[in-house]
Amino acid sequence: MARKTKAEAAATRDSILDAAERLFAQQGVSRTTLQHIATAAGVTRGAIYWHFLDKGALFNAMFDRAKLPMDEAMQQLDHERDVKDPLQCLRDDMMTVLRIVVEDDKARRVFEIATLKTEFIDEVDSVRARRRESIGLWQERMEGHLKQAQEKGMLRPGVSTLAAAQGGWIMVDGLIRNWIFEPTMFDLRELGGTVIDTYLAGLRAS
Amino acid sequence: MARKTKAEAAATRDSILDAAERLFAQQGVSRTTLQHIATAAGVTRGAIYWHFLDKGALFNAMFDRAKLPMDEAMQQLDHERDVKDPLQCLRDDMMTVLRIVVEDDKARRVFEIATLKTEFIDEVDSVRARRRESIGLWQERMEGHLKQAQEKGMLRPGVSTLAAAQGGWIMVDGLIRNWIFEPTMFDLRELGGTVIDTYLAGLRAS
DNA sequence: TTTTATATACTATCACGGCTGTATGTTTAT
DNA sequence: ATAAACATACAGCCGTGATAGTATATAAAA
Repeated sequence: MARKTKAEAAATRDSILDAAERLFAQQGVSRTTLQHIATAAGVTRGAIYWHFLDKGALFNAMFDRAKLPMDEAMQQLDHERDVKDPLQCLRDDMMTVLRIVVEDDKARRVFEIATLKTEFIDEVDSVRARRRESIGLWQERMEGHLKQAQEKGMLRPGVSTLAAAQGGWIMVDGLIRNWIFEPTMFDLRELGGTVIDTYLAGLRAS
Repeated sequence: MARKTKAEAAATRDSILDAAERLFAQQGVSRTTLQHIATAAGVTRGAIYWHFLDKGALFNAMFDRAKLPMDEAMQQLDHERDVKDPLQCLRDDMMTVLRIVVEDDKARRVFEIATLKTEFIDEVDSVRARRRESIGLWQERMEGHLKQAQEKGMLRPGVSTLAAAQGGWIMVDGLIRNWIFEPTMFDLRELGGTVIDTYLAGLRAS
């Protein structure tokens, strides 16, 4: 096994990421060693060190790879958005995330790793920064919809769009995290739908 | 340094737990070694092995010690509960948790360790079991209030008390977790109050 | 009450495996 | 021929657990 074609090399790189994804989800990030990953991927540690600087770089590459489907789904939503009902847009956004987590195995596993199998420590700021950024984008998105709703007088008077957006994010985050922690506890899309609806009902002008 | 009085021994045990708590919160559970804890506590690893079977036992002991204030606050609430307004009871319960997390440093730090600095892996089932149990108790509590409210016709028709209780837990959990992740992002009690209120408003009969 | 014995509360030391990083070898696409 | 894409081999440290050693609080015996 020596030099391979570029496509083959990319394939081993992907298989390394796949193995890491599975093992991280199974036994946590800190307890999975590069040796485990290499064995599971059918290569040696040398291959990993060739493709990635170290374990941290591998970890980040895994997230980069998983970011795409979520971004695509969001762009998709932006195109077909309904100008009539911003609150419906908000609901669609939130439900889309839940749907992706349920349907896309890869996305779910990476989300699981990020929320349950990783220790958020100060020095490894990459995960925190990534999460911070993602939260910020989400809240801006949601607040945009809420502001439109407010302009149309759809919200109860006195509602802060910022607080409402933060609350919305907190619900989505809590839903996903609790469902991933114990998937048998409830159906994510079903409970998510009702919870989100009652929250929106509380925001709506009567 | 040899045999000490019982009080002194208990003091060193506590100092070990204190050091572990700080270090776990700072650098995560898996990255803090028993040597770190021992040094921070001013003892040797032998002392730790004397008081605890291993790192896992130390970890669990830390949670046992932190469980008390939360339990006490809940019993306190049970005594002074208002039979008039079950939804107000529900709100009080939720806000009490938020208050404790904000005010009690120890409780917050342990919560932080449990949500951000620990890898939930299958083999170490103690954390998962603990969390499962706590969630179950909380949801029963909340559903009890909701059922009372439903009997009094305070809820919108068609509301499932189970789903509403699960949603309530998800909000509290999401609030705490997101605030601990970034305490400067929002004021926990303030945002928590408004978010909980809008959720309850969505539940209430109009 | 004093002495003795023993369990307690540790410290000090050692052996061991596992993981990381690096350096070097090897094969083959281009 | 050269460099890509790995495999193999090596050095070194770090963390764990186990053992042995040590001093003293405490209880029992005198």
